[in-house]
Amino acid sequence: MLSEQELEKSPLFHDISYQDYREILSCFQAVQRSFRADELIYDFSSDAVGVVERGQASLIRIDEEGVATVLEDLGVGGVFGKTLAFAGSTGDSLEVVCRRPCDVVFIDYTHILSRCGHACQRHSILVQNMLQLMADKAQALSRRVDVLSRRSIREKLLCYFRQLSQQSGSRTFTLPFSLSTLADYIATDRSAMMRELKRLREEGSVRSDGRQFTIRQ
Amino acid sequence: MLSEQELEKSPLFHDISYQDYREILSCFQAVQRSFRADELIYDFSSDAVGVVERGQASLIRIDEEGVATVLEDLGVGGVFGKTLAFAGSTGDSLEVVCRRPCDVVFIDYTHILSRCGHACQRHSILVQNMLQLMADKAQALSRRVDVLSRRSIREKLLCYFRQLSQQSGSRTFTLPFSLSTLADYIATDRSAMMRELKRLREEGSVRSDGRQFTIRQ
DNA sequence: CCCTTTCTGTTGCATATCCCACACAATATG
DNA sequence: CATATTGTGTGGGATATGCAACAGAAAGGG
Repeated sequence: MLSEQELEKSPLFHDISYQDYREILSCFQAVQRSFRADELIYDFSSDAVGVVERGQASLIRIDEEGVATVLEDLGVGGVFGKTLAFAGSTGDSLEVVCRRPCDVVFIDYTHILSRCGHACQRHSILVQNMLQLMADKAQALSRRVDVLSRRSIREKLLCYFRQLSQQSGSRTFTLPFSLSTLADYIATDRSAMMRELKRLREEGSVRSDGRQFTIRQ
Repeated sequence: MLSEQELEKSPLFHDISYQDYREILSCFQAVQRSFRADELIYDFSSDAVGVVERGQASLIRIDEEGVATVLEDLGVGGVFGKTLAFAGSTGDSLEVVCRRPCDVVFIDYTHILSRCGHACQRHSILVQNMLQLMADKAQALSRRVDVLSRRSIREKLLCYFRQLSQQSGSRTFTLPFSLSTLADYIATDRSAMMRELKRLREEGSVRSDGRQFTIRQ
């Protein structure tokens, strides 16, 4: 259960009064839980939809050989769930894992999509907030596809850097994760990526200091 | 403007009466248009959101060198728009192009997200439908990321085939596009993909006749 | 504080992938 | 019907990428 101060920062319950928030939790059988780092948050076995209210989590895929790949980075407002994305068509398993201490709300998706008789005003705002979160999610996934659809490591890096630059509104920006994770994010070998990064630095296309990067133009 | 029969098949106006549908069009300043094959539907210059009501379209990216890549396949219920996905951070341009004759509804996104005083009942259902469409879109994008994040052509192909198999509910399925486009879809060289496909056939992992494929297991 | 773990940076080598080029089939177009 | 366009299938050669391995830096944990 959130405090009144925390509620104001909540992406899912944005513009909903504390009174309504409490009623929604019970009416929708919503559950709120906190997680510590590295804890398993969700294993795609239930139909529930989860929303990250605080902290940071990752959606990872583990294939038959045990190789893990980060599919999504879930910050505040991040949404996940079997019915929303990554149905997990293949034999490999999916998990949402806590990175930094998290608060997560779980709601049954059918509750959101079914038109209920009572509580309709609250319901409608909740759906609207949910729509906003899904739009953000689609944005994030699109950016990922944009990067991954490039045909070389070099193009992938430049595309991703341009995205970060655009988001920060500056030619200089900070990577949201380590270089090792970056290699994973753009789905390539780490050493090959380092080699390409070196080339970009030598050419002067990119300057970097730790996780801080600056691109030319 | 849709006929009453067509309205029933509409994903965006699902469960909305013909009377309400007409009022929504005027109240939201929604515009409906038809397109012929190869016509340009949207160029990401306006803030409008488009929904494919009938037909088929593609969202393509054209980079500085003029190379086109299909980023999304938009069937009935497909949603696109600057604010929803593919903001187009980089220097290359984005377009939605008609594949098969299309009907498309355009609505200003701010109209959907702003809580209006009047027409609230209609509005609420429309938002709910929109949420469903966005969830479907996120699903599709996730599947794409799942494929693209594989590290070899072989794994990409198998992952995609398993998805199609799952969707069709059978080990046999039909590709939704040509092999050339498939190479584009999984972001690899066509000849390299053909070579890998040959290997898969020789091993017996895959059987194919034209665009019809069958996978083992 | 030491010790463990993760991250960074680099290299040699094998090969998967790309690029170019060609021939033929299938399909559209007038 | 002739002709253009697109799709399929294949190959040789160049190279970008992956793999394995190592060493030092940085960060975390008791």
